[in-house]
Order: sequence, then structure tokens, then C-alpha cells
Amino acid sequence: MQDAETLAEQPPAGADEERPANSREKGLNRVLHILEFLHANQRAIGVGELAKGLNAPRSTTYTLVRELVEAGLLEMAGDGNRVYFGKKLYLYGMAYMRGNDLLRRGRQEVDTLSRETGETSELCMLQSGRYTIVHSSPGTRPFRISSATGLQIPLPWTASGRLLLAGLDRGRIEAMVTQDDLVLPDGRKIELDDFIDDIGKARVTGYCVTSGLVDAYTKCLAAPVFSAPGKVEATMCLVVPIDTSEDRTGELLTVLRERAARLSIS
Amino acid sequence: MQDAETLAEQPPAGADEERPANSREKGLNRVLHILEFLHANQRAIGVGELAKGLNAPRSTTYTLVRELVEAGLLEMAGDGNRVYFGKKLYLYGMAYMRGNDLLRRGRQEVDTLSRETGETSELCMLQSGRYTIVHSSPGTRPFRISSATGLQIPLPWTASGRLLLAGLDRGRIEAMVTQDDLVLPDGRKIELDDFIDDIGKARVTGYCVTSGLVDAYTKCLAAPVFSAPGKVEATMCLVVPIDTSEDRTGELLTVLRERAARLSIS
DNA sequence: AGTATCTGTCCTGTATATCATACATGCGTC
DNA sequence: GACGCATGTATGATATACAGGACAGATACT
Repeated sequence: MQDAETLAEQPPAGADEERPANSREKGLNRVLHILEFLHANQRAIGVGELAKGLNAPRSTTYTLVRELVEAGLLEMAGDGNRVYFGKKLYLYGMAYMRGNDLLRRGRQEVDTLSRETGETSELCMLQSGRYTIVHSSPGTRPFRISSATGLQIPLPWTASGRLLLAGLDRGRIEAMVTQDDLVLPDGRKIELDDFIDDIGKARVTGYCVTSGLVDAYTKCLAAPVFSAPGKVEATMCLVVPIDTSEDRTGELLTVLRERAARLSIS
Repeated sequence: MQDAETLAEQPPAGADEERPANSREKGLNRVLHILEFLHANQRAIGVGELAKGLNAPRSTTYTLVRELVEAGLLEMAGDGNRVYFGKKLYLYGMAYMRGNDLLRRGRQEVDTLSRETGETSELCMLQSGRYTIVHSSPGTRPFRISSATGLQIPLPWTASGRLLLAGLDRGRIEAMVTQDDLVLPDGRKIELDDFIDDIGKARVTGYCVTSGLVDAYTKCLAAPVFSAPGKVEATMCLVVPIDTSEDRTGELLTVLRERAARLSIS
């Protein structure tokens, strides 16, 4: 990092991307980072730790946090030092849900799907270019396969990712996938071309199954939810043990696709 | 447009506070106002309309909205002009709920309570000095008495308000209640002293019933939820027709208080 | 045609929000 | 007691985010 500084001032430089420096940052941006940080850590965090974690000046962090707490977007946690999300965010979130048929109905479908099948079921959407688990309902197996709502995962790691990108042209797909995204947790690398092929296939077949991508023990079945003909707005998916039989997988897939289709009517 | 201006150009008014001028406003504040405005209107709103509604310069509003959309806190609604809450807010809201036992369990209790009794049931909390319906579950009556989640109502209008302020001294209560709050929708005025008396009584009896305050047709039964001995963190309440018999009211009150007490253990 | 009212972008000056620094307090450990 | 490392507050300097207005394009009504 020091190299950059030693070199010289940073004039506008390259035509692309603004990375002026470490100088002043807009308050709003700082706030957005604070929220992201809290979301990533899923727990109350002290103001000092926040400032450190975001490379933000302490003084600014204090004022911003105070303002956010006053506004109700954040709340002081028990000991009066740490902060976490506040009621206002919950209220806004519920308002979003109320205004969003797809989400509201999708949550129900997912819940009943996992109750009926006993498997973990999820509703997934594209969220600023990333795959996001919007709602998940754990299965009834003794050892549950569960993942946190709001978790963001590289698109190429998932079956849903392949469906969510169906219909996009190569350029847009490339823009959404970084090199890191193509490397699986176990180190294997997915070729971009293979990924794009998969997307094409998924688009045609109307579903997608992946095995042992995110981890070695699970298989992922996904079906698209359309908001308009050809436009994939979300996916429903089932996460099952990788040794699930062909037959059962087929059955599950049928139920899954049925429910996803029902959601699409909207 | 003239009305809007007359409305908004409110000089300091009663409660002192800093209202230096109409000059520059912080971006973050503008954003907070945007969120509040959307929440108040419960629908997607065009950028121009937003700017007008908030007395904010158009140019600033455009940039802020763009940033918020990029961040995922807001989303463009269908026609590409209006904006409303975004998925991020939903995700943050869910994170808040996960991290908040009381809320999570309270929602369940409210749902089962309204299923058992057939009456509309609500979970209420204090939110930056105002009474807020955090979760509500409609009853099964042919004509439902329902109110929107997130709605904020003056404390003196409600039974829950009397419980939520239990334990606070007179000064703090006065600080939370404006003159306007003491005037009911039908024009009647509540005396501050009476209100404070009510709070004292509610505190002792451990419940509160009000009749025909917000409207002429409903009665409101409320019971406190404690987060620590003496500290009222929330209330559960039932909204029933005003002509509900004494007997039934008594029964409902018993069930309500039982459930509220169970929530309090935490 | 003209007029009016939208939307969205771009530019410039300046009021000010951000930042660095310093200070007060608390709470450990040596 | 002296030191280190926290948290929280206060202050002044300056880079910059905001306000305001000009601009181009759309839509609509006369």
C-alpha cells in the first residue's frame, strides 16, 4: 500500500474507476459500510472496533453512529458500547416485504416446500450482482444443512447462480463474475466458458442441479421464478445430501419446479 | 406547490432545538428523511416527488437516490422512475429480528394469540419516543380491525402507551408527549395529569384497558412485557369491538397477560 | 407550431462535514 | 504510581459534498 503513496499524488489517473485515495469519504458511504460490516459480522460491534474494521477515523465513526442510533437505524446493544441494527431497519424491511408480492409469496412457498419434503429450502435472488439467500427454511433432517439468510455467495458456486444469469449476454455475465468467484472453496477452478455453457443449458431445461460445489456433501437443486417471460427474478432451491438417490432427486425436482412455476405467475 | 412550502418552512417552533436555517443539509440526514418519507407513504415514489415532499434540492435528491439504489437500500419500482425500499433493508431487518429474541418470540406469541382468540393482536414498542406497532396479526372476524405494522401513534391514545411509560418519572414522560399528542382524533383533549395517573395505575395493576380512544368502535387491552424487573420493553395488546362483554374481556385479558408474562422471562 | 411541466445530467462556488489532534476518563497489568 | 490501551468528547482547518441553476429531452395539452 505504501508504494502508491511514495510514487506521487494521485491525479485522476486512469480513465476507469475512481479510486482517488484514502482522503475524505462521504458520510453516507461510511454509513453504508457500517451497515455492511454489521451485516457481515451478524453481531453487535463496539464503535472503536467498527472504526478499525472500516479504516475510518474514530471521530467520524462516533458521530455517524450517534446519528444512526438517534434515527433508530442502529441500536445500542446491552452493555451500551456496542451497536447493531435497530428497529427502524426492521420496520423498513417489513415494509419492503409487504410491497413485494414475490418475496411474500416466495417465503410461504419455501416454508411449505421444506415442510413437505423435509429438506432445506431457499429463496434466492440477485442482489447487486451477487447471489443472495433471501429466505431459507431448514429441513427436518437430524443433521441440518442450513445457511444464513442474507448470505452472499459467488454465482458460479451455485445452481441458482446459473439460473439467475439465464438470458443475460456474455458481456453482462463476465461483468458479474470476478476471477475469485470462479475458484471453489476447495481450490478447484471453474472455467468461465463452462459456466456460461451451464447457464445456457439451465435456461433451456428450466432447472439446474449441481453437486459438491460449495462443499463435498451437498447437492443443490434449483428452479427459476420468472417475473416476466424470460426474466428470472429469483430461484427456489433445495439443498440435499449429495448421496440422494436419482429417484428421490427426480421427485424433489418435480415438486420444486411446480412450486417455482406457481410463484412465477405474478 | 404553494401549500408544500407554507407547510415545510416551519421556524423553530416550541421545543427550542437547533434549527439554524434552511441552508445546507447533511447528506445522511437527507437520506434518513427519504427513508422516513417512503415509510410514511408506503409506496414507491418518483424522485421529483421525493424532492418536493422533502423540500430538498432536486440535484441532491437525484444523487442520493442513485447512491442508495446502487447500495441496494432502495430499488427502482417497475416503471424505472419511482423508488421504494430495497432488498438490503429487508436483509438488515431480518438480521435485526434474528438478533432480537424478544421480537422473534413476540411475533410468534402474537400470531398464536390472535389465532386462539380470533381477535386482532399486536406487539408494540417504544421507538424513538413514539408508540410503534412492531407486529400485528389480524383477527378472524368478518370485519377486521387492522392497523399497519410500523404505524406510529401518539402514546396517550393507546393502552399500550400507558404501560410503556410505566416506571418513567414525570419529567421524561412530559418530554415524550407533545400537546398535539394529547388531542384525540375526535377532538377531545386528554389532561396530562390524567394520563400520568393512568400510567401509575397501569403500572400497579399490570395491564391497561382503554375504550373508544383512537376510534369510537374499539377497545384496547394491553399487557406489559418486561426485559428486566420494572423495565417495560414492549406490550402485547388485543384490539376488540367496544361492545365486547365484561366476561369475555376478562377472559381475553387473562390469556393476554399470561402470554405477555411468558415473553417477559427472557 | 407554442407553452408548460415533467425527468435526468452537468457544472460551479462555498458553506460545512470530515478528519486529525488533543484531552478526559476508565480499567486493566506490571 | 506509572504505563498501556481502551472509550468518549471537543476543536479547528480544509477538502469537498451540497445547493442552485442551466441544460437537453419527453410528454402533454392548447
